[in-house]
Amino acid sequence: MSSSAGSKRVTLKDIAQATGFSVNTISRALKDREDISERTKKLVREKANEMGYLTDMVAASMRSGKTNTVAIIIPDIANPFFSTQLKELDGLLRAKGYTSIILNTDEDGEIELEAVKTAIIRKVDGIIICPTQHREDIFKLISDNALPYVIFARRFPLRNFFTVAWDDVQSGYQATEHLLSLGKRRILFLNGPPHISSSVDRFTGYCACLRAYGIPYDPALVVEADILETDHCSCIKPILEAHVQFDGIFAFSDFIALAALETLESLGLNLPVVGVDDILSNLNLPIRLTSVGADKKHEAYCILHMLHEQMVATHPVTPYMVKIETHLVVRDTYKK
DNA sequence: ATTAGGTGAGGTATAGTCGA
DNA sequence: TCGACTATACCTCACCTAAT
Repeated sequence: MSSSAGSKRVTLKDIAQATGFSVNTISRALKDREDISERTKKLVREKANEMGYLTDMVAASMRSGKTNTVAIIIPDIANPFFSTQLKELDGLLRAKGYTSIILNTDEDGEIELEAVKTAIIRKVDGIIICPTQHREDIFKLISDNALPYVIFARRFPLRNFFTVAWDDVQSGYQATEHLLSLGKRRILFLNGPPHISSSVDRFTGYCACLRAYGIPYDPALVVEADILETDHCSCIKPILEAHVQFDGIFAFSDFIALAALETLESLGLNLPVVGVDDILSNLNLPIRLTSVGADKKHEAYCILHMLHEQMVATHPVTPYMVKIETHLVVRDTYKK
């Protein structure tokens, strides 16, 4: 605890001794309470500053039962989609006086369970989570501990949870429609794993769009890509080796789309690629990629609103879902 | 002697109450 | 109106007591 020999953290008691007031008066003065004179408050604040007083949050939360912290649990901190989302959420939380604790799960259900336990034992006031969708028991743990929570980016279609998620049927439809509008008819879909709702939904959107345009669905054109893979797109190679013909790529995420673009480039192929997440609108990078995005500020606001609603509720609130509208952002690298 | 269970102190901030 | 006193929040740890 001591930063140097003999020194000890300054407490209210120390300020009380130094000023001659009681600990109670010091606490009230620093809290800017009305029943303390301005003269006393000023004196106390100056002394506290001079002595280097910092509030003991552990003691304060012991007293109040609140820690003013919110855990944000995400599957991949290295993915710009999540890091930009984090930035929005952290900013809004800070404005409301909360500190974020970031926990990364690496899409691993066991790590996710540990992350939720960590959040609970650290007595966070709420949890914002993009679930791995490997296990639902974490939500029993959260509800058993009466913790406000919001799921984002993914959804559980068969159960009601507090959820804010993109309309991924729409995003899948929009990405596919863009490629069709370029005259493409054999669209390779590099999808995410099937246990993730956004993979299922984007696939639904992809199929719906093909159907709407009278294009037959070919299962050979839908493959699962590794969503944690960052440097190359190994799933394309076997498709090329199997001589499956395709004239455009719809990737589950911008991460996969960028890897696919690089793979195409290394093979000397010029094909249109569309991703989802629109990470480039939040990153100042000299890269062009057409993508499906959404209003991320609005999304973060919805998440915080839903969380806050549960925090202040005196009666149990029924879980509900907010769907975020998506839109196409055209930034083509493709040359006709 | 060992184990299980109970008790109290320590740490710090703050709400409520009361006297000057 | 101001400030002091008291109780309380609650977790951890050390210590004590009772039961086996």
